[in-house]
Amino acid sequence: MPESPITPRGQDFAAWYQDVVLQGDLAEPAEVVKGCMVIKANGYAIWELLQRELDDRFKAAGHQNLYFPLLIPQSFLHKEAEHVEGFSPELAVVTIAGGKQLEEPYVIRPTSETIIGHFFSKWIQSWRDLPMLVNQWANIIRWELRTRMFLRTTEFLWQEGHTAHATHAEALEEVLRMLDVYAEVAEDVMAMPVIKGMKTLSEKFAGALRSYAIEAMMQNGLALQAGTSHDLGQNFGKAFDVRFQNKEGQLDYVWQTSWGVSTRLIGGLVMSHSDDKGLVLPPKLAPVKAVLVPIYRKDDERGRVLEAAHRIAKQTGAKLDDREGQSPGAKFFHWERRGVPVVLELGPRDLASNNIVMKRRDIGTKEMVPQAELAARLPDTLDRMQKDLYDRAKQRLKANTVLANSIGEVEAILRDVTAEKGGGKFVMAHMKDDPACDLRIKEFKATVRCIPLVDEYDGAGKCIITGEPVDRRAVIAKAY
RNA sequence: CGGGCCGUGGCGCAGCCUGGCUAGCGCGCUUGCUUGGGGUGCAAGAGGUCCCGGGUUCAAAUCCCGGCGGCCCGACCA
Repeated sequence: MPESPITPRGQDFAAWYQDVVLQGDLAEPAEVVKGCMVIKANGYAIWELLQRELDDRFKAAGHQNLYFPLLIPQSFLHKEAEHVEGFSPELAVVTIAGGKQLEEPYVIRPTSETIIGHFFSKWIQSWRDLPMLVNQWANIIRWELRTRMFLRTTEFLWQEGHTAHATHAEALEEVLRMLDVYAEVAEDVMAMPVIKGMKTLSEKFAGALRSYAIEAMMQNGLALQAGTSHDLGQNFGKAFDVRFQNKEGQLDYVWQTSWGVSTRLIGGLVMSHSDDKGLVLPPKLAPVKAVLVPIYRKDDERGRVLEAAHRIAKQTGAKLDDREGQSPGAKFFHWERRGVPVVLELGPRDLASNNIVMKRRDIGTKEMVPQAELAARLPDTLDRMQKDLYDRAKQRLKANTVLANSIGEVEAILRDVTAEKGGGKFVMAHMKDDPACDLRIKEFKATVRCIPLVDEYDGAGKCIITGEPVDRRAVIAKAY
Protein backbone atom coordinates (compact mmCIF):
# COMPACT_ATOMS: atom_id res chain seq x y z
CA MET A 1 0.00 0.00 0.00
CA PRO A 2 1.48 3.36 -0.98
CA GLU A 3 2.47 5.40 2.03
CA SER A 4 2.71 8.74 0.29
CA PRO A 5 0.30 8.76 -2.58
CA ILE A 6 0.40 11.28 -5.37
CA THR A 7 -1.49 14.42 -4.62
CA PRO A 8 -4.46 15.44 -6.72
CA ARG A 9 -3.15 18.98 -6.63
CA GLY A 10 -1.36 19.67 -9.86
CA GLN A 11 -1.09 16.03 -10.82
CA ASP A 12 -3.08 14.12 -13.31
CA PHE A 13 -6.20 13.02 -11.57
CA ALA A 14 -6.30 9.63 -13.25
CA ALA A 15 -2.83 8.81 -11.95
CA TRP A 16 -3.62 10.06 -8.48
CA TYR A 17 -6.90 8.24 -8.49
CA GLN A 18 -5.37 4.96 -9.52
CA ASP A 19 -2.62 5.22 -6.94
CA VAL A 20 -4.63 6.46 -4.04
CA VAL A 21 -8.10 5.24 -4.52
CA LEU A 22 -7.78 2.04 -6.45
CA GLN A 23 -4.47 0.47 -5.59
CA GLY A 24 -4.19 2.17 -2.26
CA ASP A 25 -7.64 1.02 -1.24
CA LEU A 26 -8.35 4.46 0.14
CA ALA A 27 -11.96 4.90 -0.65
CA GLU A 28 -12.79 1.96 -2.86
CA PRO A 29 -15.45 3.79 -4.82
CA ALA A 30 -14.78 2.12 -8.14
CA GLU A 31 -12.74 0.02 -10.47
CA VAL A 32 -12.82 -0.10 -14.21
CA VAL A 33 -13.29 -2.85 -16.80
CA LYS A 34 -12.83 -1.98 -20.45
CA GLY A 35 -13.58 1.63 -19.78
CA CYS A 36 -16.73 0.84 -17.80
CA MET A 37 -16.94 1.42 -14.07
CA VAL A 38 -17.87 -0.87 -11.28
CA ILE A 39 -18.93 1.60 -8.63
CA LYS A 40 -18.28 0.19 -5.20
CA ALA A 41 -19.90 0.83 -1.85
CA ASN A 42 -18.64 4.26 -0.85
CA GLY A 43 -18.80 5.62 -4.37
CA TYR A 44 -22.32 4.44 -4.95
CA ALA A 45 -23.52 5.76 -1.62
CA ILE A 46 -22.22 9.20 -2.64
CA TRP A 47 -24.08 8.92 -5.93
CA GLU A 48 -27.29 8.02 -4.10
CA LEU A 49 -27.01 11.12 -1.93
CA LEU A 50 -26.41 13.27 -4.99
CA GLN A 51 -29.36 11.67 -6.75
CA ARG A 52 -31.64 12.51 -3.87
CA GLU A 53 -30.52 16.14 -3.75
CA LEU A 54 -31.09 16.52 -7.49
CA ASP A 55 -34.28 14.53 -7.69
CA ASP A 56 -35.96 16.51 -4.91
CA ARG A 57 -35.25 19.71 -6.82
CA PHE A 58 -36.46 18.29 -10.13
CA LYS A 59 -39.72 17.21 -8.56
CA ALA A 60 -40.13 20.58 -6.86
CA ALA A 61 -39.83 22.15 -10.32
CA GLY A 62 -42.65 19.94 -11.57
CA HIS A 63 -40.77 17.19 -13.38
CA GLN A 64 -41.72 13.57 -13.27
CA ASN A 65 -39.45 10.59 -13.63
CA LEU A 66 -40.03 8.21 -16.54
CA TYR A 67 -37.96 5.50 -18.12
CA PHE A 68 -37.24 5.04 -21.82
CA PRO A 69 -35.67 2.15 -23.75
CA LEU A 70 -31.96 1.43 -23.73
CA LEU A 71 -31.95 0.41 -27.40
CA ILE A 72 -32.85 3.02 -29.98
CA PRO A 73 -33.58 2.19 -33.63
CA GLN A 74 -30.62 3.48 -35.58
CA SER A 75 -32.86 5.44 -37.94
CA PHE A 76 -33.97 7.64 -35.05
CA LEU A 77 -30.49 9.05 -34.73
CA HIS A 78 -30.49 10.04 -38.38
CA LYS A 79 -33.54 12.22 -38.12
CA GLU A 80 -31.61 15.19 -36.78
CA ALA A 81 -28.63 15.84 -39.02
CA GLU A 82 -26.33 17.60 -36.58
CA HIS A 83 -27.17 15.14 -33.82
CA VAL A 84 -26.18 12.04 -35.77
CA GLU A 85 -23.03 13.72 -36.99
CA GLY A 86 -22.01 14.54 -33.45
CA PHE A 87 -22.73 11.15 -31.94
CA SER A 88 -21.96 8.66 -34.72
CA PRO A 89 -18.30 8.20 -33.86
CA GLU A 90 -19.08 7.11 -30.32
CA LEU A 91 -22.06 4.83 -30.84
CA ALA A 92 -22.22 1.20 -29.80
CA VAL A 93 -24.47 -0.57 -32.28
CA VAL A 94 -26.40 -3.81 -31.86
CA THR A 95 -26.57 -5.65 -35.18
CA ILE A 96 -27.32 -9.19 -34.03
CA ALA A 97 -30.04 -10.26 -31.63
CA GLY A 98 -31.63 -13.62 -30.98
CA GLY A 99 -28.88 -15.15 -33.07
CA LYS A 100 -29.98 -13.33 -36.22
CA GLN A 101 -28.80 -10.30 -38.11
CA LEU A 102 -31.25 -7.49 -37.43
CA GLU A 103 -33.06 -5.80 -40.29
CA GLU A 104 -32.43 -2.48 -38.61
CA PRO A 105 -29.64 -2.16 -36.07
CA TYR A 106 -30.21 -0.61 -32.68
CA VAL A 107 -27.86 1.82 -31.05
CA ILE A 108 -27.32 1.75 -27.32
CA ARG A 109 -28.48 5.18 -26.16
CA PRO A 110 -25.72 7.78 -26.02
CA THR A 111 -28.46 10.21 -24.87
CA SER A 112 -32.20 10.02 -25.34
CA GLU A 113 -33.34 13.09 -27.27
CA THR A 114 -34.34 10.97 -30.23
CA ILE A 115 -36.40 8.30 -28.55
CA ILE A 116 -38.02 10.84 -26.28
CA GLY A 117 -38.78 13.00 -29.30
CA HIS A 118 -40.48 9.95 -30.79
CA PHE A 119 -42.70 9.58 -27.73
CA PHE A 120 -43.33 13.28 -27.33
CA SER A 121 -44.82 13.29 -30.82
CA LYS A 122 -47.31 10.63 -29.70
CA TRP A 123 -48.09 12.26 -26.39
CA ILE A 124 -48.41 15.89 -27.36
CA GLN A 125 -51.35 17.18 -29.37
CA SER A 126 -52.58 20.31 -27.62
CA TRP A 127 -51.15 23.35 -25.87
CA ARG A 128 -52.89 21.80 -22.85
CA ASP A 129 -50.30 18.99 -22.95
CA LEU A 130 -47.53 21.54 -22.46
CA PRO A 131 -45.21 22.02 -20.86
CA MET A 132 -44.20 18.38 -20.75
CA LEU A 133 -41.55 17.97 -18.08
CA VAL A 134 -39.84 14.60 -17.78
CA ASN A 135 -36.64 13.25 -16.37
CA GLN A 136 -34.90 9.91 -16.69
CA TRP A 137 -32.29 8.31 -14.44
CA ALA A 138 -30.36 5.95 -16.66
CA ASN A 139 -27.10 4.54 -17.89
CA ILE A 140 -25.75 5.47 -21.30
CA ILE A 141 -22.85 4.37 -23.47
CA ARG A 142 -20.49 6.56 -25.43
CA TRP A 143 -17.57 4.77 -27.03
CA GLU A 144 -14.95 7.42 -26.38
CA LEU A 145 -11.41 6.91 -27.57
CA ARG A 146 -10.04 7.60 -24.15
CA THR A 147 -11.54 6.87 -20.76
CA ARG A 148 -10.75 8.41 -17.40
CA MET A 149 -12.07 7.09 -14.14
CA PHE A 150 -15.35 8.83 -13.29
CA LEU A 151 -14.70 11.68 -15.72
CA ARG A 152 -15.09 9.85 -18.98
CA THR A 153 -16.09 6.22 -18.86
CA THR A 154 -17.60 4.22 -21.67
CA GLU A 155 -20.75 3.54 -19.70
CA PHE A 156 -21.94 6.04 -17.15
CA LEU A 157 -24.90 6.82 -14.97
CA TRP A 158 -26.68 10.09 -15.37
CA GLN A 159 -29.90 11.94 -15.26
CA GLU A 160 -31.35 13.48 -18.41
CA GLY A 161 -34.23 15.91 -18.26
CA HIS A 162 -36.31 16.52 -21.37
CA THR A 163 -39.00 19.12 -21.67
CA ALA A 164 -41.28 20.49 -24.38
CA HIS A 165 -42.79 23.97 -24.34
CA ALA A 166 -45.15 26.11 -26.35
CA THR A 167 -42.76 29.03 -26.77
CA HIS A 168 -39.07 29.61 -27.11
CA ALA A 169 -39.10 32.06 -24.23
CA GLU A 170 -40.60 29.46 -21.93
CA ALA A 171 -38.10 26.84 -23.05
CA LEU A 172 -35.18 29.17 -22.46
CA GLU A 173 -36.52 29.95 -19.02
CA GLU A 174 -36.51 26.22 -18.29
CA VAL A 175 -32.96 25.83 -19.62
CA LEU A 176 -31.71 28.50 -17.24
CA ARG A 177 -33.84 27.29 -14.32
CA MET A 178 -32.24 23.85 -14.50
CA LEU A 179 -28.79 25.34 -14.91
CA ASP A 180 -29.48 27.18 -11.65
CA VAL A 181 -30.50 23.90 -10.01
CA TYR A 182 -27.19 22.37 -11.07
CA ALA A 183 -25.24 25.35 -9.81
CA GLU A 184 -27.07 25.22 -6.49
CA VAL A 185 -26.36 21.51 -5.99
CA ALA A 186 -22.75 21.97 -7.02
CA GLU A 187 -22.18 24.86 -4.65
CA ASP A 188 -24.45 24.16 -1.70
CA VAL A 189 -24.25 20.37 -1.65
CA MET A 190 -20.93 19.51 -3.25
CA ALA A 191 -19.18 22.63 -1.94
CA MET A 192 -17.85 23.05 -5.46
CA PRO A 193 -18.04 26.60 -6.82
CA VAL A 194 -18.99 26.87 -10.48
CA ILE A 195 -19.27 29.42 -13.23
CA LYS A 196 -22.56 29.42 -15.06
CA GLY A 197 -22.15 30.21 -18.70
CA MET A 198 -23.05 29.75 -22.30
CA LYS A 199 -20.99 27.36 -24.41
CA THR A 200 -19.59 28.71 -27.64
CA LEU A 201 -21.25 27.62 -30.86
CA SER A 202 -18.42 25.23 -31.59
CA GLU A 203 -18.76 23.59 -28.17
CA LYS A 204 -22.52 23.28 -28.07
CA PHE A 205 -24.43 19.99 -27.94
CA ALA A 206 -24.97 18.31 -31.29
CA GLY A 207 -28.47 19.33 -32.31
CA ALA A 208 -28.94 22.23 -29.91
CA LEU A 209 -29.46 25.88 -30.68
CA ARG A 210 -27.42 26.76 -27.63
CA SER A 211 -25.82 24.94 -24.72
CA TYR A 212 -25.26 26.23 -21.23
CA ALA A 213 -22.98 24.71 -18.63
CA ILE A 214 -21.55 24.96 -15.17
CA GLU A 215 -17.77 24.92 -15.14
CA ALA A 216 -15.77 24.01 -12.05
CA MET A 217 -12.06 24.28 -11.32
CA MET A 218 -10.25 21.28 -9.87
CA GLN A 219 -7.36 21.53 -7.43
CA ASN A 220 -4.85 21.37 -10.27
CA GLY A 221 -6.54 24.29 -12.00
CA LEU A 222 -8.04 22.22 -14.81
CA ALA A 223 -11.63 22.93 -15.76
CA LEU A 224 -14.40 20.39 -15.46
CA GLN A 225 -17.73 20.74 -17.20
CA ALA A 226 -19.99 19.59 -14.41
CA GLY A 227 -23.43 19.92 -15.93
CA THR A 228 -25.11 21.03 -19.12
CA SER A 229 -28.48 22.45 -20.11
CA HIS A 230 -29.46 22.74 -23.74
CA ASP A 231 -31.83 24.95 -25.66
CA LEU A 232 -32.86 22.55 -28.42
CA GLY A 233 -35.07 25.04 -30.20
CA GLN A 234 -37.46 23.29 -32.57
CA ASN A 235 -34.75 21.07 -34.05
CA PHE A 236 -35.97 17.84 -32.51
CA GLY A 237 -39.58 18.94 -32.67
CA LYS A 238 -39.25 19.18 -36.43
CA ALA A 239 -37.19 16.01 -36.74
CA PHE A 240 -39.75 13.96 -34.80
CA ASP A 241 -42.84 15.86 -35.83
CA VAL A 242 -43.75 16.95 -32.33
CA ARG A 243 -46.57 19.34 -33.13
CA PHE A 244 -49.32 20.81 -31.04
CA GLN A 245 -52.34 22.95 -31.67
CA ASN A 246 -51.92 26.31 -29.97
CA LYS A 247 -54.56 28.49 -28.38
CA GLU A 248 -55.19 30.12 -31.73
CA GLY A 249 -55.92 26.74 -33.23
CA GLN A 250 -52.77 26.62 -35.35
CA LEU A 251 -50.25 23.78 -35.53
CA ASP A 252 -46.78 24.54 -34.27
CA TYR A 253 -43.65 22.62 -33.37
CA VAL A 254 -42.71 22.40 -29.69
CA TRP A 255 -39.65 24.08 -28.22
CA GLN A 256 -37.53 21.55 -26.34
CA THR A 257 -34.83 21.49 -23.73
CA SER A 258 -32.58 18.82 -22.31
CA TRP A 259 -30.20 18.89 -19.38
CA GLY A 260 -28.01 16.38 -17.57
CA VAL A 261 -25.44 15.63 -14.94
CA SER A 262 -23.59 12.36 -14.52
CA THR A 263 -21.38 10.27 -12.27
CA ARG A 264 -18.68 12.63 -13.46
CA LEU A 265 -19.82 14.76 -10.51
CA ILE A 266 -18.27 12.18 -8.18
CA GLY A 267 -14.96 12.70 -9.93
CA GLY A 268 -15.39 16.44 -9.57
CA LEU A 269 -16.15 16.01 -5.91
CA VAL A 270 -13.02 13.95 -5.30
CA MET A 271 -10.84 16.35 -7.25
CA SER A 272 -12.27 19.41 -5.51
CA HIS A 273 -11.57 18.49 -1.92
CA SER A 274 -9.45 15.38 -1.44
CA ASP A 275 -5.91 15.47 -0.12
CA ASP A 276 -2.92 13.17 0.10
CA LYS A 277 -4.52 11.13 2.83
CA GLY A 278 -7.49 10.24 0.69
CA LEU A 279 -11.04 11.37 0.20
CA VAL A 280 -12.46 14.48 1.81
CA LEU A 281 -16.23 14.56 1.58
CA PRO A 282 -18.42 17.55 2.24
CA PRO A 283 -20.74 16.55 5.10
CA LYS A 284 -23.85 16.79 2.94
CA LEU A 285 -22.51 14.07 0.67
CA ALA A 286 -20.84 11.89 3.28
CA PRO A 287 -22.59 8.51 3.55
CA VAL A 288 -21.21 8.37 7.10
CA LYS A 289 -20.96 11.78 8.75
CA ALA A 290 -19.23 10.84 11.98
CA VAL A 291 -17.50 7.75 13.32
CA LEU A 292 -16.82 7.03 16.96
CA VAL A 293 -13.65 5.08 17.68
CA PRO A 294 -13.56 3.58 21.17
CA ILE A 295 -10.21 3.25 22.91
CA TYR A 296 -9.58 0.82 25.74
CA ARG A 297 -6.89 -1.37 27.18
CA LYS A 298 -8.22 -3.77 29.74
CA ASP A 299 -11.48 -5.66 29.92
CA ASP A 300 -13.08 -3.43 32.54
CA GLU A 301 -12.17 -0.36 30.49
CA ARG A 302 -13.59 -2.00 27.42
CA GLY A 303 -16.93 -2.52 29.08
CA ARG A 304 -17.19 1.03 30.39
CA VAL A 305 -15.94 2.68 27.20
CA LEU A 306 -18.19 0.65 24.93
CA GLU A 307 -21.19 1.32 27.09
CA ALA A 308 -20.63 5.07 26.90
CA ALA A 309 -19.72 4.83 23.21
CA HIS A 310 -22.98 3.10 22.38
CA ARG A 311 -24.92 5.73 24.26
CA ILE A 312 -23.14 8.66 22.60
CA ALA A 313 -23.34 7.09 19.15
CA LYS A 314 -27.05 6.67 19.57
CA GLN A 315 -27.53 10.24 20.76
CA THR A 316 -25.53 11.80 17.96
CA GLY A 317 -26.12 9.45 15.06
CA ALA A 318 -22.41 8.69 14.80
CA LYS A 319 -21.35 5.30 13.52
CA LEU A 320 -19.65 3.26 16.23
CA ASP A 321 -16.61 1.37 15.01
CA ASP A 322 -16.58 -1.43 17.57
CA ARG A 323 -14.67 -3.91 15.43
CA GLU A 324 -12.47 -6.14 17.52
CA GLY A 325 -8.90 -6.91 16.61
CA GLN A 326 -8.26 -3.54 15.00
CA SER A 327 -6.19 -0.99 16.83
CA PRO A 328 -7.60 2.53 17.21
CA GLY A 329 -4.82 3.83 14.98
CA ALA A 330 -5.83 1.49 12.22
CA LYS A 331 -9.40 2.64 12.55
CA PHE A 332 -8.43 6.33 12.35
CA PHE A 333 -6.63 5.74 9.07
CA HIS A 334 -9.44 3.61 7.76
CA TRP A 335 -12.06 6.34 8.13
CA GLU A 336 -9.75 9.15 7.17
CA ARG A 337 -9.15 7.50 3.82
CA ARG A 338 -12.85 7.21 3.21
CA GLY A 339 -13.47 10.87 3.79
CA VAL A 340 -15.63 10.67 6.90
CA PRO A 341 -16.00 14.33 7.97
CA VAL A 342 -15.70 13.86 11.72
CA VAL A 343 -13.98 11.19 13.80
CA LEU A 344 -14.74 11.00 17.52
CA GLU A 345 -12.33 9.38 19.97
CA LEU A 346 -13.54 8.06 23.29
CA GLY A 347 -11.21 6.45 25.85
CA PRO A 348 -10.81 6.03 29.60
CA ARG A 349 -9.35 9.55 29.96
CA ASP A 350 -12.41 11.04 28.32
CA LEU A 351 -14.69 8.94 30.45
CA ALA A 352 -13.01 10.38 33.53
CA SER A 353 -13.30 13.97 32.33
CA ASN A 354 -16.72 13.61 30.66
CA ASN A 355 -15.20 14.86 27.44
CA ILE A 356 -14.84 13.41 23.96
CA VAL A 357 -12.30 14.20 21.26
CA MET A 358 -13.69 15.49 17.96
CA LYS A 359 -11.49 15.62 14.88
CA ARG A 360 -12.28 17.29 11.58
CA ARG A 361 -11.22 15.51 8.40
CA ASP A 362 -10.52 18.58 6.30
CA ILE A 363 -8.20 20.56 8.57
CA GLY A 364 -7.23 17.83 11.02
CA THR A 365 -7.92 19.80 14.17
CA LYS A 366 -8.76 17.96 17.36
CA GLU A 367 -11.13 19.49 19.84
CA MET A 368 -12.17 18.45 23.36
CA VAL A 369 -15.92 18.59 23.70
CA PRO A 370 -17.96 17.95 26.83
CA GLN A 371 -19.99 14.83 26.15
CA ALA A 372 -23.18 16.62 27.09
CA GLU A 373 -22.61 19.21 24.37
CA LEU A 374 -21.66 16.84 21.58
CA ALA A 375 -25.15 16.31 20.19
CA ALA A 376 -25.42 20.07 19.69
CA ARG A 377 -21.84 20.72 18.61
CA LEU A 378 -21.58 17.98 15.99
CA PRO A 379 -24.13 19.46 13.56
CA ASP A 380 -22.48 22.86 13.93
CA THR A 381 -19.10 21.39 13.15
CA LEU A 382 -20.46 19.61 10.08
CA ASP A 383 -22.08 22.83 8.89
CA ARG A 384 -18.89 24.76 9.37
CA MET A 385 -16.87 22.15 7.53
CA GLN A 386 -19.33 22.24 4.65
CA LYS A 387 -18.97 26.01 4.46
CA ASP A 388 -15.19 25.98 4.87
CA LEU A 389 -14.77 23.49 2.05
CA TYR A 390 -16.78 25.73 -0.22
CA ASP A 391 -14.90 28.84 0.83
CA ARG A 392 -11.52 27.25 0.25
CA ALA A 393 -12.56 26.00 -3.18
CA LYS A 394 -13.99 29.40 -4.05
CA GLN A 395 -10.81 31.09 -3.00
CA ARG A 396 -8.75 28.69 -5.08
CA LEU A 397 -10.94 29.48 -8.06
CA LYS A 398 -10.42 33.20 -7.53
CA ALA A 399 -6.71 32.88 -6.98
CA ASN A 400 -6.29 30.94 -10.21
CA THR A 401 -8.38 33.17 -12.41
CA VAL A 402 -6.45 35.78 -14.38
CA LEU A 403 -7.21 38.39 -17.00
CA ALA A 404 -5.59 38.47 -20.41
CA ASN A 405 -5.87 41.19 -23.03
CA SER A 406 -4.07 39.63 -25.96
CA ILE A 407 -3.77 36.25 -27.55
CA GLY A 408 -0.07 36.27 -26.65
CA GLU A 409 -0.92 36.73 -22.99
CA VAL A 410 -3.37 33.86 -23.15
CA GLU A 411 -0.74 31.64 -24.67
CA ALA A 412 1.91 32.65 -22.15
CA ILE A 413 -0.41 31.81 -19.27
CA LEU A 414 -1.58 28.50 -20.65
CA ARG A 415 1.71 27.25 -22.03
CA ASP A 416 3.31 24.60 -19.83
CA VAL A 417 0.63 24.24 -17.25
CA THR A 418 2.33 22.21 -14.55
CA ALA A 419 2.04 21.68 -10.84
CA GLU A 420 5.32 23.53 -10.19
CA LYS A 421 3.96 26.59 -11.90
CA GLY A 422 0.81 26.56 -9.85
CA GLY A 423 -1.34 24.42 -12.08
CA GLY A 424 -3.96 25.47 -14.56
CA LYS A 425 -5.65 28.82 -14.77
CA PHE A 426 -8.95 30.23 -15.87
CA VAL A 427 -8.01 32.96 -18.29
CA MET A 428 -10.62 35.66 -18.77
CA ALA A 429 -10.39 37.28 -22.18
CA HIS A 430 -12.60 39.01 -24.68
CA MET A 431 -13.38 36.49 -27.38
CA LYS A 432 -15.79 36.50 -30.25
CA ASP A 433 -18.09 33.46 -30.32
CA ASP A 434 -16.77 32.20 -33.61
CA PRO A 435 -15.54 28.65 -34.37
CA ALA A 436 -12.42 30.15 -35.92
CA CYS A 437 -11.55 31.78 -32.59
CA ASP A 438 -12.19 28.52 -30.71
CA LEU A 439 -9.79 26.84 -33.10
CA ARG A 440 -7.09 29.38 -32.36
CA ILE A 441 -7.39 28.68 -28.63
CA LYS A 442 -7.12 24.94 -29.23
CA GLU A 443 -3.58 25.51 -30.44
CA PHE A 444 -2.68 25.93 -26.78
CA LYS A 445 -4.51 22.68 -25.89
CA ALA A 446 -7.13 24.75 -24.17
CA THR A 447 -10.75 25.53 -24.94
CA VAL A 448 -13.20 28.33 -24.46
CA ARG A 449 -15.07 26.90 -21.47
CA CYS A 450 -17.96 29.30 -21.49
CA ILE A 451 -19.14 32.84 -21.73
CA PRO A 452 -20.29 33.63 -18.19
CA LEU A 453 -23.93 34.56 -17.73
CA VAL A 454 -22.95 37.06 -15.08
CA ASP A 455 -20.08 39.36 -15.99
CA GLU A 456 -17.90 39.81 -12.92
CA TYR A 457 -15.25 41.78 -14.77
CA ASP A 458 -15.01 44.85 -16.92
CA GLY A 459 -17.78 44.43 -19.43
CA ALA A 460 -17.31 45.05 -23.13
CA GLY A 461 -14.03 44.93 -25.00
CA LYS A 462 -12.43 43.91 -28.26
CA CYS A 463 -11.93 40.29 -29.30
CA ILE A 464 -8.27 39.42 -28.82
CA ILE A 465 -8.28 37.59 -32.14
CA THR A 466 -10.54 39.48 -34.50
CA GLY A 467 -10.63 42.86 -32.79
CA GLU A 468 -14.40 42.91 -33.05
CA PRO A 469 -16.40 44.20 -30.09
CA VAL A 470 -17.78 41.66 -27.60
CA ASP A 471 -19.78 42.42 -24.51
CA ARG A 472 -17.82 40.47 -21.88
CA ARG A 473 -14.87 38.20 -21.17
CA ALA A 474 -15.02 34.44 -21.77
CA VAL A 475 -13.37 31.69 -19.70
CA ILE A 476 -10.46 30.00 -21.44
CA ALA A 477 -8.81 27.00 -19.77
CA LYS A 478 -7.37 23.58 -20.11
CA ALA A 479 -9.96 21.01 -19.22
CA TYR A 480 -10.56 17.37 -18.44
C1' C B 1 -4.93 5.45 -35.30
C1' G B 2 0.27 7.13 -33.54
C1' G B 3 4.07 6.87 -29.07
C1' G B 4 5.49 4.19 -24.48
C1' C B 5 4.85 0.27 -20.81
C1' C B 6 3.07 -4.35 -18.88
C1' G B 7 0.75 -9.64 -18.34
C1' U B 8 3.88 -14.15 -12.17
C1' G B 9 -1.53 -16.43 -5.48
C1' G B 10 -7.19 -11.66 -4.00
C1' C B 11 -4.14 -6.78 -4.79
C1' G B 12 0.82 -4.56 -5.74
C1' C B 13 5.38 -6.36 -7.44
C1' A B 14 10.66 -8.98 -7.72
C1' G B 15 12.85 -12.81 -10.59
C1' C B 16 13.83 -12.73 -17.09
C1' C B 17 19.25 -9.52 -19.54
C1' U B 18 23.26 -14.15 -18.08
C1' G B 19 17.83 -20.90 -18.65
C1' G B 20 19.04 -25.04 -13.43
C1' C B 21 17.31 -27.12 -6.60
C1' U B 22 10.81 -26.84 -3.61
C1' A B 23 9.00 -19.64 -7.99
C1' G B 24 9.96 -15.33 -3.97
C1' C B 25 8.51 -10.58 -1.36
C1' G B 26 4.94 -6.80 0.61
C1' C B 27 -0.23 -6.02 1.56
C1' G B 28 -4.66 -8.65 2.38
C1' C B 29 -6.93 -13.33 4.29
C1' U B 30 -7.34 -17.69 8.35
C1' U B 31 -5.97 -19.38 13.57
C1' G B 32 -3.75 -18.29 18.32
C1' C B 33 -1.42 -15.17 21.75
C1' U B 34 -0.14 -10.06 22.36
C1' U B 35 -1.24 -4.89 21.69
C1' G B 36 -4.57 -0.63 21.84
C1' G B 37 -4.86 8.02 22.59
C1' G B 38 -2.58 7.78 14.71
C1' G B 39 -1.39 1.82 10.31
C1' U B 40 0.86 -3.20 17.47
C1' G B 41 4.12 -7.35 17.65
C1' C B 42 5.07 -12.57 17.30
C1' A B 43 4.00 -17.48 15.63
C1' A B 44 1.61 -20.94 12.57
C1' G B 45 -1.29 -21.40 8.00
C1' A B 46 -4.44 -21.23 3.31
C1' G B 47 -3.87 -19.53 -1.53
C1' G B 48 -0.16 -20.21 -8.24
C1' U B 49 -2.80 -22.89 -15.59
C1' C B 50 4.20 -17.72 -14.12
C1' C B 51 -1.64 -14.61 -20.40
C1' C B 52 -2.22 -18.44 -24.62
C1' G B 53 -0.01 -21.52 -28.58
C1' G B 54 4.25 -23.32 -30.85
C1' G B 55 9.72 -23.75 -31.08
C1' U B 56 14.97 -24.30 -29.09
C1' U B 57 17.07 -27.27 -24.95
C1' C B 58 18.76 -32.70 -20.81
C1' A B 59 16.05 -28.50 -18.55
C1' A B 60 11.93 -22.51 -20.03
C1' A B 61 8.50 -17.66 -15.73
C1' U B 62 13.42 -16.77 -18.11
C1' C B 63 15.66 -17.53 -24.94
C1' C B 64 13.03 -17.45 -30.18
C1' C B 65 8.38 -17.06 -33.29
C1' G B 66 3.18 -16.14 -33.44
C1' G B 67 -1.29 -14.72 -31.06
C1' C B 68 -4.45 -12.54 -27.16
C1' G B 69 -5.29 -9.10 -23.30
C1' G B 70 -4.48 -4.77 -20.31
C1' C B 71 -2.61 0.14 -18.87
C1' C B 72 -0.50 5.05 -19.68
C1' C B 73 0.42 9.46 -23.11
C1' G B 74 -1.86 12.15 -27.62
C1' A B 75 -6.05 13.15 -31.36
C1' C B 76 -12.34 12.67 -30.27
C1' C B 77 -15.64 13.90 -26.04
C1' A B 78 -20.05 14.73 -20.49
